[in-house]
Amino acid sequence: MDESAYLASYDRSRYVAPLLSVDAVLFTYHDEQVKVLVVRRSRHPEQGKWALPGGFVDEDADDSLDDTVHRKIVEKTGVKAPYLEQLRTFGNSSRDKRGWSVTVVYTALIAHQSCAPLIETVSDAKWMAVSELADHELAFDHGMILQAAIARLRQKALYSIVPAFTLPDEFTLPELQRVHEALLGKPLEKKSFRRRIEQADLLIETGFKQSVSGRPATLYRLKPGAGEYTFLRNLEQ
Amino acid sequence: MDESAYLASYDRSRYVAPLLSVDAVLFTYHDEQVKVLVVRRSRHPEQGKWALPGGFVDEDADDSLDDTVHRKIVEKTGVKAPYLEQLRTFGNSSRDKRGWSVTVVYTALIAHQSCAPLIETVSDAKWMAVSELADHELAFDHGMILQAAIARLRQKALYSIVPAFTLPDEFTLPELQRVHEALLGKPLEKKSFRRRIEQADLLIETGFKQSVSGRPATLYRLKPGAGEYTFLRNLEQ
DNA sequence: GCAATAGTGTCTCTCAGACAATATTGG
DNA sequence: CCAATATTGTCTGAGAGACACTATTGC
Repeated sequence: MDESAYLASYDRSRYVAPLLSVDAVLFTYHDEQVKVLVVRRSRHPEQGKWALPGGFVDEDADDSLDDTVHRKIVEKTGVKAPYLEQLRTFGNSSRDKRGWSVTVVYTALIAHQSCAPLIETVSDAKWMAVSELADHELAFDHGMILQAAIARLRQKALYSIVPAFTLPDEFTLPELQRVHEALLGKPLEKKSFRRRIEQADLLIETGFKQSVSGRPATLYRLKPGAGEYTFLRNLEQ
Repeated sequence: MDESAYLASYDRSRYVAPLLSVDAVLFTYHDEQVKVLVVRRSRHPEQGKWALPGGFVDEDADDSLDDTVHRKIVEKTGVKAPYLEQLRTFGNSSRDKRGWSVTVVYTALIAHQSCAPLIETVSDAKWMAVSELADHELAFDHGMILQAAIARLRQKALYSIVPAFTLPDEFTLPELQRVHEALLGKPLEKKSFRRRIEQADLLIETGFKQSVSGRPATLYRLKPGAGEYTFLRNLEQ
């Protein structure tokens, strides 16, 4: 049999594959806190519990897994996340009561303001502060997945400015430093923080902005590709 | 309907999910070269082409995706790989002619000697030098996946001693340096290389060993957990 | 001027790069 | 002793940590 004959006779529905889903850990920064989007499950299993937003591949709508997760995030927030990266895939026989299941998990970052309009009007989605996660039990193994996502983002705070994607397009250096500090759970040296970003030439200056009080801070915008840059030397852990 | 009634009525075979497979990029070091294990496909599709070792989850044999990939590597090499880490999951509608497909890809490292007995006797698996990969077309998108795996391992050579898992249990520092140099494609400073490993206290000294000629090099063994250690500062790229 | 916040100057310390020097083996 | 390889000494420079200092705003 040649390949075209094989393909013509191939019937995918004959094979029972593990359940495959895609989930997103969507982070933002608001009110001095790093937060994560959780949605209430409207269906079985784990009905009523809070869970990570996610779902199944739609073979007609999605050309790739990235498409699937982008689509799911837009469904919940109304906008496309400016930073998206695969975290890891979790697959085993016990994580879903329906049987062997696999979920491809992404980390996404978004500015709070850009999705506030939609999130605030719905009751089945909300931002949960990372610091209060321990108080809530999530569906499936999503609590553990969330911990893995936080650990990875925390690492990125040490050697990149990826956390900037949790802020609006235009942001100040003190704001960015506060995001990093919230992730790392400790204060950072202002001078070191600014110096390395300045030397790496990752930002474009724009205008000005008043804080609540004191000297106004310079507003910056990320240069294209700034999210891919990694510093040669980490901040101290 | 409560959850147990839902689960009792749930029939997984009603849902057609994307094809799900697991693939491994298994690296080793031999004859001054970093090499990758490729296997010849015995079946359609892409019959006869070289591909990454991999396969499907066996829901009875495997409790997790890690189990699946471990099992597949043992099938091909006869032994369990001492280092295994998820690389990334690739999923889209075009990578497999059978339709929407997803593959969870792992990077694994193993000593050449530990699997030589089996590999050398079979004709459907062989080590391919990373440097000659451009000359061979691989099945599916495995060529691109391989490039991603190499890029990641190359990065790890800059901030970890993970490449040590391509060597036998006992190895010398000059040997390890040669692995890193092969990955990075350039010579490294002997002193810097040794100093950082010594300071991080990652190795245990054992006995001695003769090289082809000259002063014999000290043999070391990895301390438990040495693969997870990351240096704060990268080697220069 | 004062409080509050943004931003700078500058010293120290760690650690990678460079490369010369020394050590240990087999012939 | 010589060739070959392993291992160490040590100087330089980049860049993070520490912390004091200056700048700019609203009141």
